[in-house]
Amino acid sequence: MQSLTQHLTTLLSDTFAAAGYDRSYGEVVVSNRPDLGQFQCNGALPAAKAYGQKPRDIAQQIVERLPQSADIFADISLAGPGFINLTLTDAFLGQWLQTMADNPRLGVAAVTTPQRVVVDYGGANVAKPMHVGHLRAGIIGESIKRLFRFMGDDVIGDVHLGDWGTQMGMIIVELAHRHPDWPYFDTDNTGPFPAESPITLTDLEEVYPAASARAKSDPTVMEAARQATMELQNGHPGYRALWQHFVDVSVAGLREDYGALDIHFDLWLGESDANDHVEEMIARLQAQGYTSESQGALIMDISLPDDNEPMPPLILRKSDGAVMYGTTDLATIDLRVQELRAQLILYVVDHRQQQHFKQVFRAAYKSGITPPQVGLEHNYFGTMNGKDGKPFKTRAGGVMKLKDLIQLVIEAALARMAESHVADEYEEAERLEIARRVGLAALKYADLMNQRTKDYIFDLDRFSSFEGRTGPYLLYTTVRARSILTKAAAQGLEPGALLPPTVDAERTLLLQLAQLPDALRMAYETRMPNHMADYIYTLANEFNRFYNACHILSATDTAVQSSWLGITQLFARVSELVLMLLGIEIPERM
RNA sequence: GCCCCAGUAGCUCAAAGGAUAGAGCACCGGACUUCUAAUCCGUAGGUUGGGGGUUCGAGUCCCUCCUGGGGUGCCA
Repeated sequence: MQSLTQHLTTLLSDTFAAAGYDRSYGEVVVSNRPDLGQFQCNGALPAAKAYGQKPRDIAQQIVERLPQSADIFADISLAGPGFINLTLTDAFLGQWLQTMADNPRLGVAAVTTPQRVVVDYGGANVAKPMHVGHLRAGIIGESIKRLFRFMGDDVIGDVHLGDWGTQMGMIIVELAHRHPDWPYFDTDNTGPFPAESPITLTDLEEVYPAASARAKSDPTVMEAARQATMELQNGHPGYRALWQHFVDVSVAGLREDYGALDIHFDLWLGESDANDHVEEMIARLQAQGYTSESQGALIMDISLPDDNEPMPPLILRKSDGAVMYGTTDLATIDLRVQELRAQLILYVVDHRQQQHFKQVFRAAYKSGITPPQVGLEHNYFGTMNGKDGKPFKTRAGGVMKLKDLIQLVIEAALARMAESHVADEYEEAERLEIARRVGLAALKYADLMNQRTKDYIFDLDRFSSFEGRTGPYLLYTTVRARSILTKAAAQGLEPGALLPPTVDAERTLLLQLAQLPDALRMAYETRMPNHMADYIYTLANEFNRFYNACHILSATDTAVQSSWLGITQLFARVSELVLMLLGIEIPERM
C-alpha cells in the first residue's frame, strides 16, 4: 500500500508524463500553506527551467489534465509563480483512512527485500556503571532496531561491550596492587581458579575510577596496565579468570540497567568475542600485503590519494603486542559478515568516533572483509552537554548515574500524580508502575525528539517535565483515547465505518493520520527516530483538538458517533505503534 | 596547524532549495455541572552569528570571517 502522498505523487507524475514532461516533477508533499490547500506540487518551477517554459504555463497544463471530477480533488488551484495546490474531497479522505484502518500494518508497507541488519548500539563498558552519557546510544539504538524490525528487516541488536581494552589492564593492575595475594596474580598458577567472584559490582564501581586515576598520574602504572592488557589478550590464565569475573558481574548489572530502560539486546557480545578471530585475520591481512611495520606497530594504510586531511593508519597491533578496538572492530565486522551474514551494520555510537569508524570501514572494504554490497554505517549521535555547553565527561567520575536519573524522573512523576490526585485511589503497585512509565516516557522522548546528529543540553527540568511536548503528553493522549473506547464499549458502542470528515479538527486529524507511512519511511531511510517523535507529537496534538471540538460520547448522530469512535481507535493504534517504535511503554490509565 | 559539526524567538529545539521561518517552555489573557484541564484556544515575541556569491526563489547550496564544540598513530 502506498502512502497518501505517494499515491498523489504517482497521479501527478503520470500527469506530468502525459503532458510531455519528466515524471520526477510530480512529487507531492504536504502543504506548508494549509490555508491554500492540503497538498502541494512544486514541480512546475524546476520543470520550467529544464524545458525553457514559463512555470505557470506548465502548472496550468498539469492542472487542466488532472481529474476535475469530484472523486478525488475538491480543489485544484494554481498560485504564485507556479505552485499547484491540492485539496482532497472529504469522501476520498474518509475512504483512504478506512483503507488504512482495515490494514493490519496501518498502511505501512514492509520492505520488499528484507536485509539481515546488525545494530550495534550498546556502548556500555565493563566495570563502569552506566551514567547519563549512555542514555542516547541505548535509547536511539533501541528505536532504530525496533523500526527496522517493523519495516521487515531481519534485525540483530548487539550491545558490543567495551571489555577488551587498556581499561581492563588498569583494573587488573589496580587489583594486583590491592590484593597481591589473590591466586590470579600468581604467575605459576594456571588454575583452576575460584568459581566465586572476588569482587562485587559495587567494588568495581569504586575500583575503576581509582585504577584510571592512578594509571593516568603514574606512567609506570600505565605501563603495567598495558602489559597486563597484552597478557590478558594473549591468554594469561589468572588474568582471564579474574577478567571473566568482572565481566560477569558487570553484565549482570548492565542487564538490569538496560532492562530498566526497556532496552533489550539479542546478543551480549563484546570486543573480547572477536579476540579468537584476531590472529587469523591479521595473518590474512599480512599475507594479502595490506600491512606494514611502523615504529614497532603493525599498521594498515588506509589513506586515499584525494584525502583532504591526514588519515592515520589503522593500528592492528601496538608495539607492545596488544590490540586496540580498531582491530577488534574489524574482526567483529568479519564475524558479522561471515557468521551472521550481515548485509547492513549500523553503529549507533557518538560522533566523536567518526574518524575511528572511517578508518575501520575503509580497512574493511579495502581488504575485502566487507564486500562492496554490504553496508557499514556510523549512525552517530551528538553528545549530551551540560548547561555550560561543555560535554559530560564519559571517562572521569562525577557524572550522574543512570539509576539515579531514572529514580529522579520516577519520583517527579509520582509527585505530579499526587498533585492532580488522579491516582489517589489506585493500588500502590499500579501507581508505581504508572510513575515508572511516565518518568521513562519523559526521559526517552526528551532524547528522541532531538535530531540524532546534534548535541543537546542535558537539563533535568526537561526530563521531569510532563506538559507540552513531552512523553507524558503522548501517554496521556493515548490513554485518553483508550478510555473513550472503553467507556463507549461499556455503553454498547463500537467503532464503525469512517465517514467523510465534517469538522475541521476531524479533517486535519485524518490528514495527519494518513502521514504515518511517510513519517516511518523518513525515519527508516535516515535512521533518525526524531522524525517519528515529531510525527507522534503533531498527531497527538491533532487528536486533542479533535477531542475538544467533537464530544464523541454525547454525539446524537449514531453514524457520526461510530465514525468518531473509529477515528479514535485508529489514532490509538497508530499512537501505540509509534510509541512502541520509540521504545516507550504506555500505562493502562494515568 | 589540519579536518568535521553547530550557531534560528528570553530558553530548549523544528523547518528534503519553495509561498507568510514553526513548536514547546517561560510570560500575558481565555475555556472544566459535559468522554481525564498532564488538555484546548488566543496575545506577544525574529534584520536565521557577520559579509559576499549561485538561483526565478536561500535558514537550507558555495566562498570568507567570527564564536562554540569535537577529532587529529599506539585510550575508548
